Amino acid sequence: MTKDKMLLKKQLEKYYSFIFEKNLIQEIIAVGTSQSIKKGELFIDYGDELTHIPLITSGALRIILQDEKGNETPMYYLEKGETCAISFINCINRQHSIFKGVAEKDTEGVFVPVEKLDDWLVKYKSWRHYIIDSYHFRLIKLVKSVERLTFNNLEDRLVQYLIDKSEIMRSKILKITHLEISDDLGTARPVISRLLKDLEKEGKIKLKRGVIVISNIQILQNYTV
Amino acid sequence: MTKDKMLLKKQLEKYYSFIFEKNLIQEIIAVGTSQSIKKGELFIDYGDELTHIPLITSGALRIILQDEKGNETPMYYLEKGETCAISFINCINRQHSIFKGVAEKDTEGVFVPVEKLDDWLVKYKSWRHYIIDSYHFRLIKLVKSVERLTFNNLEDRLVQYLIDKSEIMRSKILKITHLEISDDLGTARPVISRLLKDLEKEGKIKLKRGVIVISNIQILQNYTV
DNA sequence: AGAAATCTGCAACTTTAGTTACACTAAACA
DNA sequence: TGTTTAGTGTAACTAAAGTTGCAGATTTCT
Repeated sequence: MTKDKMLLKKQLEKYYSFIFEKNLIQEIIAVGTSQSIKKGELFIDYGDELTHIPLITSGALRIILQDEKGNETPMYYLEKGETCAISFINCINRQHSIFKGVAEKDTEGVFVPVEKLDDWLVKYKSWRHYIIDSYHFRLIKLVKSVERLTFNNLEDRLVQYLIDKSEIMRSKILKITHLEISDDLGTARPVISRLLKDLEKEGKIKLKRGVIVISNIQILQNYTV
Repeated sequence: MTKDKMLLKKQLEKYYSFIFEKNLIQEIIAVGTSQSIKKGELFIDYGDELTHIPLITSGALRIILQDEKGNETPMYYLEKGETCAISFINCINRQHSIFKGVAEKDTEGVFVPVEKLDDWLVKYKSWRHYIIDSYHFRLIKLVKSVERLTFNNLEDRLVQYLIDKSEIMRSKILKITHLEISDDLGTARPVISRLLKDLEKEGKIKLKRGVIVISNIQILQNYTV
């Protein structure tokens, strides 16, 4: 076994040995390639051809969508053990990417070529369930987003944004500017500055230039959809 | 073949013969049951046990979600040829329903018991792709919803709501009250009345008591996600 | 160090949406 | 046929969010 494949094996075994059957792991090692993406790097862009699907083994990818006006909407993060459900069908149908993926931290993944995806659905129960679970999980995430957007005001969404970010980064100290936040939430910078200031006055966060420290935010109600 | 099964066969062949293999149709006829729901009737409620998944053959179901505060969010419609993706996993895992389904019109469907769902994934390529496509389709629909909620103002959302309703009902004459609309869009009645009045002044709709006639609404840009 | 770029704070304002209250009218019904 | 009930119109107000413009601070770059 080459050094490359050894690495692959190690990566996979950490998070996917609970998910996939042994034989499937073997197959993935045989055809997969390992790839690592530095923080901030573009992992996939709108219109790119999809020839592989990623199985994330460490780090986090943020998946972003763009509408025809050029507005970008961050949809969700992908973390270890996860894959991009939407890319699955697009990959099989040889379609181009409808989203953009950016590494939120240094990220590693195993890439599986499209040719195998369909075969494995028949061959491996674990693969079948993994793919369907992925879709299911994303569907539920999006349902929650829709609920939040419908019923929560901007302050609540901002708080939720900070919580999500904090969880993904595994840190209460977020290196982020007001402008980045306003872009992500689809609003204007002074609006975010104002709301952040309010949160600071309430003692929930502390603001420094380019940094937000989360000190005392209560988690919003868990949406147990 | 009993009269019941003959009906089932007829129903299925109309919309599913293009989707499913012949053998699968046979199996569905063998284990499925036909059911019809009158307009306005509750098809499934929050917390109901899921033992079957529906394959809609005519009419339309509206799928609604409720958060812990009791707010209801309409998510999407199901029409002929479609199934409820979310219910698939919930059904397999013997979980309870997280949504409510109400017949928007008189609706008919074929119900398939949970036991077969998993087997068929292995056995029938068409079933496999149907289930994954269903998830995919819903995912895309929800992504669009998130985009609209993030970037569109209430008037645009209202217009989109009327268009969607009109398409589902296959009619430009909508029997609906301002209150129903405001509930669906998560806002207050006078707000909707105001916006509808504006649309009427612009000549896009006509208002009568309990009725909205769509006369001249331009379809919003197609979100080609 | 000095200049340029980036980030933040904030005031003043407009627009959009939500709230409250009440009058009026068509439909249901007893 | 009168009396509810449900649906609509609308005014007047409040609240939330978006816009514009600019000052000042911090960082980065040369």
